[in-house]
Amino acid sequence: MRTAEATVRSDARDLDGVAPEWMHPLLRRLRTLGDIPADELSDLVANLTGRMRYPAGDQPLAEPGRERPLFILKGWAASERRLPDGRRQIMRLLVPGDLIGPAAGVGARGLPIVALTPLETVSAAAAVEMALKRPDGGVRRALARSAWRDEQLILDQVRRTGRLGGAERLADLLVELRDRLAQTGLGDRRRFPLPLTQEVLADTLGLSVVHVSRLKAELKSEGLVEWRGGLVTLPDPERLATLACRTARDA
Amino acid sequence: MRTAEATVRSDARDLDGVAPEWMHPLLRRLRTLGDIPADELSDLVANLTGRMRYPAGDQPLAEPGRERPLFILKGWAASERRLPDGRRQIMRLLVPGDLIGPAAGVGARGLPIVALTPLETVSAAAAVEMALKRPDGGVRRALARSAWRDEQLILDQVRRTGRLGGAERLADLLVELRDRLAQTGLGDRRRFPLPLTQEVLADTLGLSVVHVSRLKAELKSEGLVEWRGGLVTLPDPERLATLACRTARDA
DNA sequence: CGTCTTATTGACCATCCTCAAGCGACGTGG
DNA sequence: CCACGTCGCTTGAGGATGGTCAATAAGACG
Repeated sequence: MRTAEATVRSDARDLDGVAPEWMHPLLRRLRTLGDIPADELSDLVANLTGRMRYPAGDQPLAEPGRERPLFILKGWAASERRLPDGRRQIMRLLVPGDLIGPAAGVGARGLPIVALTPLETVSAAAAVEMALKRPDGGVRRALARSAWRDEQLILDQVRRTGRLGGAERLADLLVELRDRLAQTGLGDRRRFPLPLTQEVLADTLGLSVVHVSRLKAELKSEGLVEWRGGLVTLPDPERLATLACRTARDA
Repeated sequence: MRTAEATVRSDARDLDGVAPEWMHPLLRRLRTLGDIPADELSDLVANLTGRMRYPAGDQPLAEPGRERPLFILKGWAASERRLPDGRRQIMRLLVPGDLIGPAAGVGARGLPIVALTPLETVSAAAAVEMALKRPDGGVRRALARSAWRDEQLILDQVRRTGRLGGAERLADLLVELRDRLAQTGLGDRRRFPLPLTQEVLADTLGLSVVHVSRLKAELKSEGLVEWRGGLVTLPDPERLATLACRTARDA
């Protein structure tokens, strides 16, 4: 036990030192998902190519090269669907480390993807290839778990919009985002960045912008969140998770 | 062209005569999805075994043999999720021809499945095996398309609960169910069976029972649906599809 | 320092929920 | 056969939640 743990931690340190900094959130996320052995991981690091940048508002997957899967390195995106009258429903928010495109899970393929902030991506082709070549490898495991998690996220979204009230919805989304960002090292149990406008939050939660503003004020006044300048703090994760109708262990 | 069409139709007639009646909805659905060649189809017919019955309220996939995928032959089911306080959100309604269990799409695996009416199922193991053995066969194609459709259905569910109002939600669900049932031959463009209580509809749409009752009355009074004894008629599919914020071709 | 976007606030209205009562179909037991 | 539940559906009344509109404030950015 002690040796295994020590090995993993040393791998982690090594790679964080060796891999360029722009890979860190992605690598951290993949390791969290798949327990990828060191040789596979360095293989992946060597083959991560095809970096791209998109300005906010762009649609990375509406391009000619649409068929190729991408990892998000930096920035936020969303997969959305529009009604004829202009209303928008965001199916899923996409954060660094998330996979979008053909190989991805529900809600991140087959729908328009839009960059919510300036976005940096890298081709996921290398990872998909590795998964095919080694059906029992760590990368394969990571991608499979990623797809599984994507499904859960969509089901969570149905739960939110279908059966939760406004404050519950917002609380639930905050808890979800905290968890997802913590997996990439971009946040921890109590703090994370949230560079989204309230219009985006509203279209995710199925509420109006005005109401989201009021709900935010409500949560703040109850001491459940602090919200200064794109950075969210959760002073009492347990209480927030309870409000979101989650089980205690989601805190 | 003419020969191909004639061949398909003759296959269909043959199998409807040869296959036992309980297979018809399932076979019709699989053929709709995958254009399965005659030899593959008769192969499948010969290997469809493991029929089971469940009373309404039972949880077919909460059993010890939980891992095995099933086709629904007859009756309706739902995959649901419950909140700590007892509220229920139905993620997806399951109709004859649908696949549930490990090989199935989003919303029909990893969640409790409950029989909404008396349910008849058959093991889907034979079909899954055939899909593995013939990666370019019709059964494989049918299962892949089925999984794709399942994803779309969950995304539709997010759209419904997130961005549609009450009447729109109900109209949208009716149009969806009509389409799905038409694929099994259990209904056509204007009529289909709907053996669900309004509580089930409410938990699917994210509304209260009382409100569903009122919405139903509203649609009836506008001449958009008739609703007698578990049988729904849509006198004006186009207008209903428009109300549901769907494109014209969904009518 | 203007201009544009985003966030907040108030007032009013629509939607939807809850509670409660009543009704009808159906099944069960006397 | 009828009395009596139970279950599902409907209806009314009143209240909570959330939406719309409009005005204002607060940032962001050139």
